Amino acid sequence: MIDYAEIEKRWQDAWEKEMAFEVEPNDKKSYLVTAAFPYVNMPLHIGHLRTYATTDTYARYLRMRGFNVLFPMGFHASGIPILSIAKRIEKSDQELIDELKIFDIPDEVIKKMSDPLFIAEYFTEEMTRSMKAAGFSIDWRRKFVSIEPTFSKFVEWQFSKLKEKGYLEKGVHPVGWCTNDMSAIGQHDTIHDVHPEIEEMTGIKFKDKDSEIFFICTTYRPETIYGVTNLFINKDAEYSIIEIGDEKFYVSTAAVTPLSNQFKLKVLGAISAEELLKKSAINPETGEVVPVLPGFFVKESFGTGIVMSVPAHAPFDYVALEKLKLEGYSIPSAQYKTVIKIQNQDKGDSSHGVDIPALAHLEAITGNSEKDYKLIEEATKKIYREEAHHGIMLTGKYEGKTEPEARELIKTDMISSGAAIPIYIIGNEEPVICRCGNEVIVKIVDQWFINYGNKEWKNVVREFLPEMKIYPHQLKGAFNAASEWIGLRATERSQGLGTKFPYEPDHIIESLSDSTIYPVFYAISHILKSEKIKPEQLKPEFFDFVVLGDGKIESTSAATGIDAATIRKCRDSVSYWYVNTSRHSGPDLIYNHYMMYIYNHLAILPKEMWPKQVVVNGMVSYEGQKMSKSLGNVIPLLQGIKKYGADNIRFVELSSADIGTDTNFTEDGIKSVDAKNNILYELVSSLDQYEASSLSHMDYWLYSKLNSKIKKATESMDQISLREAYVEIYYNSITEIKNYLEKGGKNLIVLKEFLDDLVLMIQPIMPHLSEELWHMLGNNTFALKEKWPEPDMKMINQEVEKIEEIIDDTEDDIKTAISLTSKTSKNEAGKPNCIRIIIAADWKREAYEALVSTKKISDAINKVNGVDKAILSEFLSRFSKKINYLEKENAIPASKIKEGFEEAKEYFISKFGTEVVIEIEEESKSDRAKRALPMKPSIDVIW
RNA sequence: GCAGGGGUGGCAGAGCCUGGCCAAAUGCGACGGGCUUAGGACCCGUUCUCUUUAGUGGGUGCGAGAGUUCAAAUCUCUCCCCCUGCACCA
Repeated sequence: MIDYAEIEKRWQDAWEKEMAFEVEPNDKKSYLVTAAFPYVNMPLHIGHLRTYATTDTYARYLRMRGFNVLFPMGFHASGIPILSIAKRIEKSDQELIDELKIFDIPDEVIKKMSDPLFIAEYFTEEMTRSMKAAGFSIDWRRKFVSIEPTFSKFVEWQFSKLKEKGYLEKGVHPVGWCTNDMSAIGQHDTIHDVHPEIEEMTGIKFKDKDSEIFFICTTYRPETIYGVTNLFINKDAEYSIIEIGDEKFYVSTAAVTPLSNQFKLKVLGAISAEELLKKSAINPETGEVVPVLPGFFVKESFGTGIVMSVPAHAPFDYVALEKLKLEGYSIPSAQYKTVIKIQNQDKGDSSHGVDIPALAHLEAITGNSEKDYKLIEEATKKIYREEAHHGIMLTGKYEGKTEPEARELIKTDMISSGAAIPIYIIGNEEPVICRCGNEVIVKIVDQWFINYGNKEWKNVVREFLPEMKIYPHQLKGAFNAASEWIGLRATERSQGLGTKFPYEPDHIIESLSDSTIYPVFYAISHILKSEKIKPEQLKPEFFDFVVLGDGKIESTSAATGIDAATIRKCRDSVSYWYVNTSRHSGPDLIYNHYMMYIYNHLAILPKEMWPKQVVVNGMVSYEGQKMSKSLGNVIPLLQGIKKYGADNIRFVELSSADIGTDTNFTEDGIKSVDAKNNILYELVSSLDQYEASSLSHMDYWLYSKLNSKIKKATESMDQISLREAYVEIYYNSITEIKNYLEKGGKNLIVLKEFLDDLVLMIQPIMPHLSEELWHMLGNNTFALKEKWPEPDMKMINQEVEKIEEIIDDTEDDIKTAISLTSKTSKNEAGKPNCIRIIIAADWKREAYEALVSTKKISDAINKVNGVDKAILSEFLSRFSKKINYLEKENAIPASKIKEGFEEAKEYFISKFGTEVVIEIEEESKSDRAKRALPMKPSIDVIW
């Protein structure tokens, strides 16, 4: 049994002593490999391992390929979550405390977590320990946390560059808001971590026929304005008259507060629902006068508490009118106005119209029960979907346009003409509650944005994107789509940890915006630390020179008070390291971090520093289930390593799925790797029982396999297809060694070489075991410092591999033959006396090749000399059916094939327990001899 | 809704870009056998279906349907279904 913990400890200590990962510029080519730094609000679990292990494996591989590789790591603490944890700890939030306990965090530590800086520090240390335990080849001297003052200086510089380029803009934006906390609310700030979904609706102004006051109706579907038959209000609600700008509106009293966060408004007075119901209103688009009626479904707190009624296209409106009819109300004469038709694609343009099809079955419904409500909601969804998909406008100025097109056009028209205003609502089904207990509403705030929608900027990105390598390649589409889609991005926040926003001193920089070009900082972070550079010395001139090469070293030194040699060193470090880069993360970062990463690089840095390659790895599930705190299946990384071994976890997570797809972590997977590791371990420790000898067929075969394996694996590693590479390197190798030994292979030289290379090639993924085996094989160097094996193309011998394949196939065939012949009565028991393996005569291969090239039997016959034409024709005619797609085979001489079989003879004898004769067709007396095919010997089982 | 990615054997999951060597890798499961006091682990074999008292053979088959082709899991089109993201959240 392998003692993983012991091996891991020993080699980690050895690497540390050797300072194996602390790298500085030298004359080798550089490679900077970075992974998105983790957010320090929870310990790492085995799911997090995948990204970092992928990065580490790749870094270790590149190192063996001769690059000077830097793999640095930092930690992210900017933003709100840490702050909100601190607040929750202060309030002794039990839910959170239970979560923390999953990770074995002691009570006294939890108590201290009311201090946000303590949280950041604690988890930074915790994660560092975890990563070391996982064996990552990180240069820890460069570690920093995103809230450190020196880093903040870098971020400030980054923002000054964005401002200079004109990419920073001020504007308004709707956010989730708590009127109690007076702050913006995100997912982390709500009870049960609900994300407040902000939806835009259109508030259409219907003027009161008899006054200058407007009814303001909130709707998702402004294009149905042409089908409005009346307005609905809630007859039991209170209404107010408000003033926005110089216009006055009726809205429900419940809507006043939410609206006041979106508009500057004044409350002028109250008005009863009763009073409103006496009124009628003017449709701003058609000029029609419509009545105001009570709608049973109208919620006073939703939107403005007033809706427009479009019974032909809205089931709720339809049912409400039917209800009123029953209750004796006088309802509009034109009860249904169809304004959208469904275009049925299958049947061409047979406009079977919309005689309210989805409404028909709602006839009998009153809307009084829960069940009715559900039914109507269903119908609403159905109609929305149908019409959005196939709807064509029947009327209005956008007649003939599709419904979604018309919706946008009408909305824009009405808003620009002043007939409507955008109104935002929280779109969640259930109210979203802030942790303070208040309901979250929408507020429109004035703030700074980074405008990723800037046309020139986008063009540069669009042009550059094809040059950047993206792994896996399936994500190219997503990257393109994301880069087109990203637009205005809010870039300051009123609370949280991080760098102060330079142009709004009370605010901080939004937490993803501070982490875009930060990998540059790794090049200098350790120098700033060792030279004890103070934050205030890091003036813009410093970064201008060090990062961009702008300015002069003397003036930079004068401006900052940093000595010229240090500045020089920083500059050299940046220009050395920031050329070949590979950036790694999970798929969740494509639409945010990766976009900001790319855009900011292109905006600020010179072209040679632009991203070269990004690698996105899939997620990890546990025993087929999503890992989550609620399922209780989150395994903290440190616990996992202790239990399963770092190498095993690394191997299972990286090799059981392709890079881009999710991987399933299972204990079975661990067990199986452990078993195979033990096989390797035992083989290596018992190598002294073998000795050197001259090369046999199996030796050539194993050499051939080894070298084609190296070639294939190298190609896969270059494409970051870790799974493909390690199936080849690891699983296939073990099978091959078994096969080799079984078939009589026993050559020490060959085995040793095979194992040496195998052990080196598993170094990137299972570094500890690799070092251990490497030493057991008698080597005194570090495996991680060795060269990745190079394939010796001369040793790749397709003939030898083909012969081995023939031998394998023949073994199967013999089995079948024995089982079939043993059914004969006279052979009921026992084993056959003898098995003859008869290899096809050379002329057959010749004839076959001729047929493959001529594709015509008669031509092939003429091409072959010295064989009776009748026999040739009989032989070749069996291929006539497939003549057009015969595969070319290697024309291996019968004598060569025979040699291979001769060597495997012992194996066959032991397998079948009988005499085995190997012969070539011509020399065989068996009447089955003529059945031999070029790549398929004939078999004669003699009983 | 919009955008991106998918649908493969009992399950998981390769293959698809670059059509034929694909009844389709690999792992798990199941079944039979070995080892063992027994279990686990491990080893060997079988695992769509039909045929064959001698193998290298046939059928069906990769979400559904249609097409291109001598040939389609792989290319094209249509449809159905699933997953992910849609922003102030790291």
